[in-house]
Amino acid sequence: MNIYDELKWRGLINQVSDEDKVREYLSKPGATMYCGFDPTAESLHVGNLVPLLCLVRMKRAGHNPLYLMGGATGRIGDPSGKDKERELSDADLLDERLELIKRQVRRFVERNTGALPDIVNNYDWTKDMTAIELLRDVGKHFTVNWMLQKESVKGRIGREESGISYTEFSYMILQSYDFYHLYKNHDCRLQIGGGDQWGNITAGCEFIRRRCAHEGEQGEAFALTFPLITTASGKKFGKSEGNAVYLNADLTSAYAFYQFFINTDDADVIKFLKLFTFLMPDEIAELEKQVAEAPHLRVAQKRLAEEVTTMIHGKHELERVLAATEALFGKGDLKAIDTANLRSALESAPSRRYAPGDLPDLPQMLVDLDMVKSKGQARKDIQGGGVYINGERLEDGRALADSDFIGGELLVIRKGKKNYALITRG
RNA sequence: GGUGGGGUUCCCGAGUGGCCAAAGGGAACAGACUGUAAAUCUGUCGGCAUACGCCUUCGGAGGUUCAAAUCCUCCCCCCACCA
Repeated sequence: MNIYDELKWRGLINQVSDEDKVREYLSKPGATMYCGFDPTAESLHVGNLVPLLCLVRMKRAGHNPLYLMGGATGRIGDPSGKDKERELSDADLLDERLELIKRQVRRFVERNTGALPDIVNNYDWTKDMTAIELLRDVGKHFTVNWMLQKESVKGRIGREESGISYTEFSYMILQSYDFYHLYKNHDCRLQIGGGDQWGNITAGCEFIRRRCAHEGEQGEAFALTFPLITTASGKKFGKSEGNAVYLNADLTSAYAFYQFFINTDDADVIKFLKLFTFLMPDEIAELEKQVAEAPHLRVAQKRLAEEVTTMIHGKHELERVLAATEALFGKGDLKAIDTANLRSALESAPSRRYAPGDLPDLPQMLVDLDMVKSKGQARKDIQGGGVYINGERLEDGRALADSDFIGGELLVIRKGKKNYALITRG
């Protein structure tokens, strides 16, 4: 199957500038394409998985994907998909984030393709450009009238109380220049990105065409965007309890990461398998059948969680996560598990150690563990029967006793159905 | 620079002197039901306190008043139109 058609089957294609030409471009190995990642946080999150994975899929199909780090564009702020002007982050912070993301991309790509990624940074070719050069050589090819037609700009112009700064307005010009640069230097003819990037990407295609014409050649480049991933209930994909799910294990533990995927709604799981795994049609069809026939076994959710966790954290981590999951959600009695196992099972859950004489009351523990935002809320949750100790619901008003500590040292706290934490005494 | 409209609790959005920790909705969290699903129903939803209650909040700083998110002064920020 042509990689283009595979992407289409996976539901990864939202818009394409020219379907036939892109399919043609991707039909022989060795094509070059890129996708940009701006360092807006210190880690990529599951939402970035779609473009990242797409580049990996390209590599696996024999192409040459380029991973563009937005060292320059990250300094500007992309108006796409935002309804407010962004705060500018300071340069050191951006550089730091960029390094972290670079490392992350390198590890991810190496794990899933066996080869190191080609990473480029747009700061390298923009930092020495003068304002005059930018205005003469790039800006001249854009009419403001045309730029104003872009969704990302229109959305902000129409906003009553936010507007758009000249800086963010210029974002698409920088991004267009990137595309042109890669076109010239890497023979890169395709840019991919999220659905909100359509305007920016096509601006790049336009720019390449015009600039090349200006230089007396004929230039052509293509755009391809992914759909915005939403859940069946219409929410944006990628948040778990209000927090973004990051690919960095320090920010989102492997355990939490796995849990995020295993909790996928039945209505979404097949779609997600297509989007986030390398599984092929026949295998997915089989899983689809199992969801229909025995939804309670949640085979598809398990497979999804396993595949994606392995992809990001590796096989070894997955084993540990599975062990933890079995200990917490399996049938066994928590108290029967030995403390060493319990400890490793909960390794990635929030935890806290207190000196024996220094044990606070339970509401305070919940606050310390970040499970609730205030002691008042903690008390309400306890009153409402939402807190469990070692798997048993805590009666309101009951204080902790020595016998609650497994092996004299461990206390497993659960809030709600599935939020675990570990207290160690000693 | 001018004119007009704005800045309210996580978000949207009411509130124009006391009855306001502030309507309503959304999000979120918890409970029941389940399959670590969805839908539904219930409760909570500024902080502290078992509780009486205390404290902090309505862009910022002052002021009027027994009493201010609401009135006055100055300042900051945003938007629209005009220049």
